[in-house]
Amino acid sequence: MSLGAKPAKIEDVARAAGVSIMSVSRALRGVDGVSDATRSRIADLAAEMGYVPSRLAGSLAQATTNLVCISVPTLFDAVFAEIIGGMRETLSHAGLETIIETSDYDQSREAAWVERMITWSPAALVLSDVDHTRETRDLLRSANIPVMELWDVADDPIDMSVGLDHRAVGYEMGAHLVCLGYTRPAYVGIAPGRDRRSEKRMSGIAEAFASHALSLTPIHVDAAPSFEAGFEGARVALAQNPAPDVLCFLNDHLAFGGLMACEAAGINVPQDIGIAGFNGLNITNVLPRRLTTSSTPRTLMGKTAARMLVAAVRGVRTDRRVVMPVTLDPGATTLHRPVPAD
Amino acid sequence: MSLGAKPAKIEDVARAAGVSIMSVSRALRGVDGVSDATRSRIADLAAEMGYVPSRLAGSLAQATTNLVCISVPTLFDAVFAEIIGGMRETLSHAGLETIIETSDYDQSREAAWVERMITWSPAALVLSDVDHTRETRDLLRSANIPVMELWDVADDPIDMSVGLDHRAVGYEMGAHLVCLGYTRPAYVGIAPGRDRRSEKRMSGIAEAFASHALSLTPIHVDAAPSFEAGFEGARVALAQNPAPDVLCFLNDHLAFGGLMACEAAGINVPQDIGIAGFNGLNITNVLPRRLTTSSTPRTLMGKTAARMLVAAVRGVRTDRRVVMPVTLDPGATTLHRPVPAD
DNA sequence: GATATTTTTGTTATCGATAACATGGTGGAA
DNA sequence: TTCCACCATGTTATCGATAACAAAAATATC
Repeated sequence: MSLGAKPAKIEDVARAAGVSIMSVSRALRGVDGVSDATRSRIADLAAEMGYVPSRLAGSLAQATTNLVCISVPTLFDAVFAEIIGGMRETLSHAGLETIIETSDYDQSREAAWVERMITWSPAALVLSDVDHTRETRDLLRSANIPVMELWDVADDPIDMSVGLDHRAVGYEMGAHLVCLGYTRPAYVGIAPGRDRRSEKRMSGIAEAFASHALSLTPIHVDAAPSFEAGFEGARVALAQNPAPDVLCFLNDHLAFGGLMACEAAGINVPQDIGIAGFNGLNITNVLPRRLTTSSTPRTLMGKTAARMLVAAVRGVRTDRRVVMPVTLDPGATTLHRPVPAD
Repeated sequence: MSLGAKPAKIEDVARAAGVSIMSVSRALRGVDGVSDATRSRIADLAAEMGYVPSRLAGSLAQATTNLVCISVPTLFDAVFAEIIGGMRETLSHAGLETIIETSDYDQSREAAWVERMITWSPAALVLSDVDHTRETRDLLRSANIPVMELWDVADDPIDMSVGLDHRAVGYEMGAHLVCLGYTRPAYVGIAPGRDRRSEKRMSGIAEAFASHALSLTPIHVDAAPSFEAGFEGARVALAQNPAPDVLCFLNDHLAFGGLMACEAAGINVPQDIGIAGFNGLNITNVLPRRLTTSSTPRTLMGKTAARMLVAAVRGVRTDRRVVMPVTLDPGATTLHRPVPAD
């Protein structure tokens, strides 16, 4: 196509090739019913003319698109980037295109986005977490397209759900810490209401300690989840009286910030205080001592979800709920406490 | 809309309201030419019927979409997540939807993606970096839609370009290190060919040292840019003979890995060796000593690019090339060397 | 060589909206 | 009252493709 010329439409190609537009449509889509000779002639001509088919028109006629719309809370958290990475590969192999949105943990923003996306007749929709407005749930249920809820597993999924049992993960870590002999745990997270999954894990940890009549001190930093938030939260925690003997963090990033805060305060980890994170992010691989954390299978989760979606798009229904396994990594930022002297 | 019922079309709403479909179209789009009474009656009815307009049809009729397609090398690098974050806000205010792709630093993958995206008649396209295949450039030039090249500034942009002068940034850092008295610099990056921007910065650093007859040792780790790559690269660097007196890293993540490697090896930073990064990522805020680095304005870059795009979409042309400022942060992982004894 | 069958190609209706133009009603100026 | 302007609404053509059906050409069968 020469500069400034109007883009070629299917009709132009048809005329140039001396065939009907249906033949062009069939030839270029690889659909049966065109002789090899005509097909290659049309293909050459189309390439030469710089013909670009309009998906708008095509999708309208076919009443479907190959769009998969994905909403995640944030891209700043490597976790969601990894989940998306895992999904994308599988989806693109299946010829599906991805549209990504960040909701910033805001339900109403997510709801507005879902309404907009529905207007594109997407092949499927992916939401993170399982808390959605009533309207969103109703809209999606009636839209009759595959919907995947990720990261947490819904008790009653809109459609399908792949994720972790955050409460159980928290409980497992809590039980581990109890077992090590910690008695004054604190949890460092961000302002409540934003990250519900963090709260679930916290309640799991609290429950484990509670069953030994020990209570968990919650500490909320009013900031986005970040290294700094962990640093700040740890400082607050260390200033408490009595001081905690173990700090559980919302995730490894905060835990790293916490480690730095301890170092800055001259407090030795794990001798003086224990530190536990969540996720098993790659930063932990370069630390002088391995972080005590729960490793989550982000990429696998993405792949699993994508496979289920592809199947669903093709009309094959698989499981509705999949709970992914999490591995507790004992690490070296916690240790077996001597029997308390009190 | 009740479950299982066919989704309502504009025609159904029109019939229900006893008006023509044009009135419905006008009413719901907020276009002039409908009385307030009819408009609100139609709006209520549409909401009640769960009517969702088809953008496919709408965009086809209008011959444009509100889609902005963005390609970045990776989402694992916080830098691109921040640039996207900066763009997204401005774009969504302007009513533009974003489609994100990760090219994994692969030109041919980017090229294939551009071809696919063009078929959606997007409002604008955003590419990262400035190296594209000849076909991509031609296709985009002739497609006649706003195109933004980000992160690096192109000498001859396809259309518009906002980014850094990576070579100059490298030179500035190199000159700074020369000035501090370092004489045996090494650069730790990843396998060549993947991240061209890193290579530009390296050549800038090399140039600064070369003008004092000093040469830069390149060290390439065959891995994705990550904490581990920096750790590994630093280990390789430390094993060299003679050992470097300053390590420049591809970015702050690698630099952090390098810091950890030095700590693990019992090498004191900055007494025994200097460390310099790039970007000014937030991890540096929690380190015991500030990292010597060049701070880049990622969010601002995204915002700037988005503003230019929005203007272009509306037919207003602004600058073609914008070079964003970078601040050298001297930090505390490098120091003024005593005059060398040799 | 004539008919049955398959393959290739073309025609018409449709997807769900919007643009451009046409029409009918309302109110104010002359 | 009469005409004009303006606002609200409707009609027709169009956007660029695909589905479903119809016809023509090529091949197979007896």
